[in-house]
Amino acid sequence: MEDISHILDPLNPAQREAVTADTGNRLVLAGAGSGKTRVLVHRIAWLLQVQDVRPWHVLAVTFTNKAAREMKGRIEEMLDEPIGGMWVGTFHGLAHRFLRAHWQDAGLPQHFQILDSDDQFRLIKRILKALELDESRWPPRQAQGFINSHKDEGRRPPHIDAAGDFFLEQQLRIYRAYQEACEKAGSIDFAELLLRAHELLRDRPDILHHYRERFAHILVDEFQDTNAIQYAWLRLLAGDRDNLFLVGDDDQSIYGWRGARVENIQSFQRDYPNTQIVRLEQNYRSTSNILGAANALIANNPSRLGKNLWTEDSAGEPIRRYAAFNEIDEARFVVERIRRASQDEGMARSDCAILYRTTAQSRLFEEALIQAGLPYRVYGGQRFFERAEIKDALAYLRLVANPSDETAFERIVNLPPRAIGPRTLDLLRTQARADGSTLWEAARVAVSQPLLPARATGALRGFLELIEGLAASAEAEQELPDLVAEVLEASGLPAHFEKNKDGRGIERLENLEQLVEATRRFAAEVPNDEGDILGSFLAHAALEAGDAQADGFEDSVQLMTLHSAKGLEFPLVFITGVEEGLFPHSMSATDPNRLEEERRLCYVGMTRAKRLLYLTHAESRRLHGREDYAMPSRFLREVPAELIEEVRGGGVSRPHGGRAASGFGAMGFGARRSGTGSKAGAATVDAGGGFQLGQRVRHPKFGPGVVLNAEGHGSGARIQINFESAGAKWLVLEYARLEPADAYQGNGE
DNA sequence: ACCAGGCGTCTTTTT
DNA sequence: GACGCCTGGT
Repeated sequence: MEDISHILDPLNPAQREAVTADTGNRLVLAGAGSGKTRVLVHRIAWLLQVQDVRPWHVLAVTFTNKAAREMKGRIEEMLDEPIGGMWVGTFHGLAHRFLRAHWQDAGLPQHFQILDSDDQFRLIKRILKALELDESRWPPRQAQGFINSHKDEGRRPPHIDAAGDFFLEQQLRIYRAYQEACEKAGSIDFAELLLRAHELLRDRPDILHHYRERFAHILVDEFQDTNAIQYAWLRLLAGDRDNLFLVGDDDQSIYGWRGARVENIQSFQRDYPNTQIVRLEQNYRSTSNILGAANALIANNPSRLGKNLWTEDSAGEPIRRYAAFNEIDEARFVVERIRRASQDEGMARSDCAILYRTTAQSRLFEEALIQAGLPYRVYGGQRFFERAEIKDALAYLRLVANPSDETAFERIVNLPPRAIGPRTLDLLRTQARADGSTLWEAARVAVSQPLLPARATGALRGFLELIEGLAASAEAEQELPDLVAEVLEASGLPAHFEKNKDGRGIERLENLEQLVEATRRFAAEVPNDEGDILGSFLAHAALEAGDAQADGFEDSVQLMTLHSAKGLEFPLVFITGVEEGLFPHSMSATDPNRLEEERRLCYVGMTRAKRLLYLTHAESRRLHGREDYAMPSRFLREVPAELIEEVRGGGVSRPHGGRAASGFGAMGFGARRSGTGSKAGAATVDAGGGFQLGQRVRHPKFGPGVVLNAEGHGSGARIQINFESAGAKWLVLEYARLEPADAYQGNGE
């Protein structure tokens, strides 16, 4: 045995226990900042270097490609050698690999394509049209959600019992038609990757046996984010080998809305009673004030496994709270604090993070940062392979690779416009449906018969020949970047974008050039083993949508949603828009489970902070074009008052009047601010009719509530009340028999 | 093919 | 308020 001090020395006792555990299932409950990734990386190093496990016997599953890359990098760094043969990747990536290897056994065409969410959405829209369902009654989003959530739970149409329910019957009909269309086109959506791979393993003992032998050690990161089918997969793959090493934190489960099941943690303990649990509760990231605040907040969630994070760190600074006048004031305040930290206190700009609940909030911060001359980087947003022009170009490549790809066909058959209009397409679709053939085949038939006007026939023939010519080029074994350049040029897309005059033309051309660049990088990195490099590249584009924005050289302030902040840490963190309706978001406020998830999201946000945490909220905010008065979030109340210090202006001159005061003037809705002092949040603004915004009232039918908003005047005056039982309602002031209830108590501090 | 204007929507995001 | 999408007109 070689020297193992580099594996064990950096670990605390709990971490060491997890890393050196012998065989048997392990569940590592790893609190925020407790060294979760370190444990995984060191565990793998332990297996390889101490237990003499061969790399190809290890399977490490992560939530994102980025996490996989980082983990791989850290393992290699630690071992000081490449980890050939080890699988480190996502569930989807692994499923994809299974299906490529066993396409025949899985009943797939060899060159099946992956549909991303956007492709899927478009396909569903076409299905709805074909089924003659009205989109306003049957929203494609809803159908997409229906299909995906059932697939995530492992359910195919026969497993779903509509039981005479008209709505379910229709959704099921859409699901079936969609599935049929996918089969015909040889397309697979993300959920289908997992489902197919699961069925393959389930139904083919020989294949399952092979992978069980191969993956003698299975490690899973972010286990709380796995969905039902992924968990089923793990059980199948592990069998009774007791070789699962799962790491997760129920308090950081924030993806329930897309099928993740925190309950998998409990299920795991039930399904594998011999599981040993290791808790990592020492936090190495935050001050004890920050940690205490986060602990107190999350303690409000009734359904949690329970865990108490602690730190040896000092109390540190109190948590700062700022009640902004409005969203503009909030942005100005945050940016001013960052300016001070970076310019006066020598902090790196990249040490400062602005977090928000919704992407729409980023704009004001960006404007304020530009004004202050501070460079910044926004995470998230549209990603490279999701851009429309990139997807257009990829559609050409997809059609070249597989002419049955209906999604690709529909997308580009008339892009750039080549006189193949809706009439022609309708005919092709009808024809294809009647013959059970693909659009491509229908088009071939159509050009050989006098079905269409000569003009349309000619245009269609031109398109078919274009794609066939390119397919021939693709066959002729040329370098991928050259092929892509050729396809692009022949497609006419660059010329089409160039003459587009909405100012985005140049940007699109640049993106197309970057696509060629991306294929060059891809070709250089991927050894052209299988030969089908085009297919590999297309799969890569679908599975890994790429970064939205390249890492700049410049030291910049970090802007992102709370969701994308998971896994990161910053010395200085601002959580903004901490208001009822925004955070927790109004769409999650009614369902207790979703509310708990919002709280976990807040917990995730707070635990990102190492030294200093600001919580800001605005007393008035412009949202969806309306000016709304917002109450401070309940989350603020859930943080012990003694850990919070109220901040005022902070050198920022406060606006006078401002927009909040306007608009209501005619009704006497002038804003009389109470200041940000002791009663922050109790915006005492006359809402007319003798009621004030934020005031508690009682309605004979709806019971108690709080005045949220008011508008209009005279007999048209309406008032919005957030009722405890009935939720937010607009009432006509004249008829609403409202009476004042006990006075609003601010936020309880 | 292209444009104007109406309409509905507006949480989070990876794969 | 902004954006995308659809529709109906030219």
